Amino acid sequence: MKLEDAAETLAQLGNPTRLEVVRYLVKAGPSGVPVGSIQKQLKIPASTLTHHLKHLKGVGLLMQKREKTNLWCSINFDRLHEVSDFLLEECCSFSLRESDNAKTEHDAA
Amino acid sequence: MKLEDAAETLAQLGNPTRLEVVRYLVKAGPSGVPVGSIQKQLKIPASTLTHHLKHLKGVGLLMQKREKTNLWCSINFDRLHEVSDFLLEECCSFSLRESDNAKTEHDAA
DNA sequence: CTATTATTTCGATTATACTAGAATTATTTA
DNA sequence: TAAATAATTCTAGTATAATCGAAATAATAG
Repeated sequence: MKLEDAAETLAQLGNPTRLEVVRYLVKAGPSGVPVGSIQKQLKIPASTLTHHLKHLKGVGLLMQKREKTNLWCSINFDRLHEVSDFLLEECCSFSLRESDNAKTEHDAA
Repeated sequence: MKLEDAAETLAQLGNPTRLEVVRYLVKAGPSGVPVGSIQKQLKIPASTLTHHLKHLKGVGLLMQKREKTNLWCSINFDRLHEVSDFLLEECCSFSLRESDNAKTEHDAA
C-alpha cells in the first residue's frame, strides 16, 4: 500500500462520525445495513451521512448495493485490514535499520 | 482505546507529510533522531515540521528528549500499536454479532 | 559575551472539511 | 397517478488545517 493512499484512508477514518459509522458497519457484518438504519441508529442527519459515506466509498472502505428502495452498505474488510497492516508494518520495521542485518535481533532483545 | 481518541490519532496519521515523518521515525528506531535530521532528510521546511511534530506529540505518537542543542524525536511504538489494534479489533468483531453468542467461534473458525 | 546552530513562534495565505436544512430525485406500493 | 419511503444534491455557514518565510528564542561552544 502506497504511503499516500494509506494517509488518505487514515484521514477518512480519522473523523469521529465516520469512525462510528465504520464501527457500526463492522458490527453489522458482511451482509451490511441500509443507509437509513445507520442514520436512525447513530442519529446522523441524512445529508451528513451521505456526505461521509461518499468519503468512505472514495477510499474503498465502503461497498454499496441497491436492493429495492434501500441502499445496503457494507465494510470492505480487506481494505480495513490493509490499513491496519500498513501501520503494523511501520511498527515492526525498525529492527531492519537497528542492526542493518538481522530481523531476529529485535525479537531476541 | 476510546473511539474519539482513536479518531483523533488516525486523523493525525492521515496527513501524508506526518505519515512520512512517522515512517521515518519508525525506521530510526527507539533511539530516535534530531528534528534537524528529519528536516534535512525529508526536505520539510523547519516551521512546517515543528507544526506537524506538535500534532504527533499531541496524540502521544511522538516522544521528545533534549540533548545539548538537539531535540531527539522517537516514535511511541505502543501508541502506534494501540491504533492499529483498534482497527484490527473493529475488523474482527463482526463475528460476535453474526452468531450472537461466542467469542471463541471466531478463533475456532 | 559573541557567534553558531537548532528549533519554535508569529503571521498571513490558501485550501479543505464538517455540518445540516431545504429541495430534489428515485423507487416502490396502493 | 398519487402517496410514501429512501437517499442524494444543493447551498451555505462555520471552522479547522496545511503551508512556509521571516523573525525570535533557546542552548551551547569558544
